[in-house]
Amino acid sequence: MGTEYYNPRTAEKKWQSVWEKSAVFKVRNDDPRQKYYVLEMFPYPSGRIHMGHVRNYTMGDVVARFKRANGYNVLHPMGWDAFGMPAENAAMQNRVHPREWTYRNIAVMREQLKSMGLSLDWSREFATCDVDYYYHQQVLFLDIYEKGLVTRKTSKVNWDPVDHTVLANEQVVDGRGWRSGALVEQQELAQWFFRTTDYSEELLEGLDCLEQWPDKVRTMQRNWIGKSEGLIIRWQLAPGTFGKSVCIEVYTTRPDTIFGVSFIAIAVDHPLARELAKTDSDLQAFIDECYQASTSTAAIETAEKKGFKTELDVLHPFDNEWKIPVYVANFILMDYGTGAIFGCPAHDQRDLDFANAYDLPVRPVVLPQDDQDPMTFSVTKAAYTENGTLIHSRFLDGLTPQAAFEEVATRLKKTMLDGKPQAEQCIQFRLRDWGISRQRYWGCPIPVIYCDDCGIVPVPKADLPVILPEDVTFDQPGNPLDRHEKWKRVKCPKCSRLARRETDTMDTFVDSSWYYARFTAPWKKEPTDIVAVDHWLPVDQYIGGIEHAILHLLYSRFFARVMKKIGHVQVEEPFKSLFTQGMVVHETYRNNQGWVSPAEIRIEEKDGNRTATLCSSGEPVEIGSIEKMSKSKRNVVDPDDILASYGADTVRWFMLSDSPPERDVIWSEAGVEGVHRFVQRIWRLVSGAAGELRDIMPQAIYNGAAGEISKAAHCTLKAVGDDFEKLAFNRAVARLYEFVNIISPALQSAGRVETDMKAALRQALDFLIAMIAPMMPHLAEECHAILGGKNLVANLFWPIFDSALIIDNDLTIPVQINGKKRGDLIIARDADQATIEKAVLSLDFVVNRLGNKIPKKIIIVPQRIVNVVI
RNA sequence: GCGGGUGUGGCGGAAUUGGUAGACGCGACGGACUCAAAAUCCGUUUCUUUUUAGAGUGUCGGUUCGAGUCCGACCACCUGCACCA
Repeated sequence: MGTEYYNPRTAEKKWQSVWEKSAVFKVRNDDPRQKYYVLEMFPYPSGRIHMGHVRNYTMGDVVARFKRANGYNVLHPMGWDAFGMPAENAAMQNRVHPREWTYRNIAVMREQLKSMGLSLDWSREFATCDVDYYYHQQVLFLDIYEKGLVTRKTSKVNWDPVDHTVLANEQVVDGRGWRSGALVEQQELAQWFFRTTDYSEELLEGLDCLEQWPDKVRTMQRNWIGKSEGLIIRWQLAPGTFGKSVCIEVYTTRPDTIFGVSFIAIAVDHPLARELAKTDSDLQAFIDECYQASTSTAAIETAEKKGFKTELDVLHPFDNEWKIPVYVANFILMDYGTGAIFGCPAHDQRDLDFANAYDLPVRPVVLPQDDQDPMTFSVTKAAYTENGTLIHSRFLDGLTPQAAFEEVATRLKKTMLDGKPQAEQCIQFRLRDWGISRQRYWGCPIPVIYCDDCGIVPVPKADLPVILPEDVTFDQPGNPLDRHEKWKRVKCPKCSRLARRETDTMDTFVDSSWYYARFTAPWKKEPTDIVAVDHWLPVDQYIGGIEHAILHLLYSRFFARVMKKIGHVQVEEPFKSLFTQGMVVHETYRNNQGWVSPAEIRIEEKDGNRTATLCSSGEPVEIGSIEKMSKSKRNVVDPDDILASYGADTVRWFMLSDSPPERDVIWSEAGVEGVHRFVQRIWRLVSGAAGELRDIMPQAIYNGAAGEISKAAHCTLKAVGDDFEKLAFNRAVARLYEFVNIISPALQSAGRVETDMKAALRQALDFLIAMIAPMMPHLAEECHAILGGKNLVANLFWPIFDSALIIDNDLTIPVQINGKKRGDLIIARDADQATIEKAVLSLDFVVNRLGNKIPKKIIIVPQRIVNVVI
């Protein structure tokens, strides 16, 4: 008999060091085998790995090991997304340098990942805060700058006046800075931008080719890019109302509703509004008020539509007698379209709200298709935005909105205003240029110098890298680089006079926009090795959380295109296949003192009622809802604890079983124990039979009881392989449970069975080991070894499936009567329709049901099903 | 408000894509082993009815010999965007 208890602690350590010593997972770029690149989104080194990492990296590892077993040369690297705010926050709170904090976290997390037994090529590891990595990023920046795809412009930002920094929208809570609690101000600030908008159309069209991306992600990106087609219409100012401007340009997607217009509204930061405010203090006061209110998202959601009526009127493009008032309004965005709209309240909800607030006319011009009377149709509270027929619109009457759109466009393109056509066709995008300037220390310095005489001067490549200074302090708010006078002071590369460095660093999304390319040749003295990058990209399988559906994935797609343009990569789409995995969630517990950690409680179950009590005092604890693991709810389970008590294979198997990978998985103590029992069960079965099967030649048997074992082995092998291809890990797991249930009785009596059965069992075990290996690699090695297997499972090929085994001469097919299953029919596989019909009609249960009636119809789907209709 | 998705036993979920609904796991219950417990092994476990049988995949309707799967309307929950003209 074999060893009773499998000890993952010793076995896993052992195999991890064997793999490392024999360098099985090291990849060569010049390996002749077909390439396969598996990548999981690299982690931020926050301190310790969490269950989300465990799930993500387990899935990627299954794919990597499975592809490797199928003969691919697999690139499966790991690195660290290591720049960012938390390091600086730690520096402020704990007086530790961000660099030290970050590298210490990396060291801890690297060991944690290693204890999971991941098949990674650690020789390619890097962190984005390594000088070597951000040096190459600065090179890329300069190349992109040279191509004119980086610009400097002013934009409105959320400014925290206490911390002296720009805040991202997510960092503004109820109009206040999330750290300082200070009221956030809107400020105009000069910032660096990547010109993502140059690629709006390409980024949109590229989505159509990404067939192996989830539709959800593609839709989200499509909406984010937000293409719309419309018309820019120029409205002439009524004569004498204002000196300088002649007209107001308005962007609209509904020019068909032009006769429903009742006002023009312009943004508070529209040039015309500013001009007017110079001589109108009431307007200036209104603008100031809007500026203060418009920061927080909560405020925007509930904000009333407010407007300020100016002295101006415009003339209707089709009627010189028709004057329309101009408002400055708080809901108009300056950076979309032209920063001005014409309001048609009857057919736009937002315009209707505004019109109702300021008593403006509501004139319906599109009649719903069901035959309403044009004279009685009116709009009061709900704008009508559907299709219909035009009314009250002079020459447009009777047209569809689409035809009216064309008619208005054609006419206005011909009339001229101030030397230009009065309208032009226009395509708008929601996508904005990507602002990358951050007033932070812990990021990649932007390699630019400001000279009073020469202006903006990029740092010459020979002077790169611009290295972050070490001697910085975090005892005051703001950017330490900005007050580091020695580092800031620099000679102008052009005129050698005293100049100053850019003190902003790049958004950390830049770091993660090209790391996948760097992994293909991290040793290279240039950002990429064009041969290596062309060989490996695109990433064949990218795996990560849905939270990156827009920003990271869009920036990476943009960056690939830009890098292609500057000659660093050859692909436009970096990720061929994308998989977004679900979260790890856990029950929550609380008592009158607040949230309680799962480690502090005991759960009992009786007659379907689960109750929780505190371990320490026995006091009852309320069982709450299932939530994403978070520190605040105290429902976090530390992977370290689980790895220590159950081992990596148990955790990995748990992560893959039950829940489909794209959905959330519920972590439960009972579930882990169940998985661990299965690990032990496999070990008991294999080690128990090992003595009998060690010297047996594995072989498929085609008949008898041993034939059943062989059949199950080959069917399972095929199914599990197909499941892995589709990343349907939960199904693979279920099939393996089933398979083990089938072979376990024979295995338990392996000492007493015939030679044929032994040969079949031995092959079944070899298959089992191959199939569990991607998911539970340590257990697989241990089982392989005890069976006397040579080599490492990590180096073995996926077994070959024999289709001859699965074809039976006799089939069992279900027989339905009126669509409800009533029994089975066993019949030859190749039986023809007439034979089947005859056999069915002589079945007892069919005869009984029929009585003396004659069936109306008999549906026979060969090898599938029979349905007798009475 | 707009977009996307999901809905199947006590629970997580299967279902060859229109063909045996509930695989597999968790939990529960029963039995064997044990002085006993744990572990292990063997059963039972959608609901109603004692059985026969019937009902059943969020609700209502439709197509079909046959619907969890397709079509229409609705309900609930999750999620993304949100004054985008």
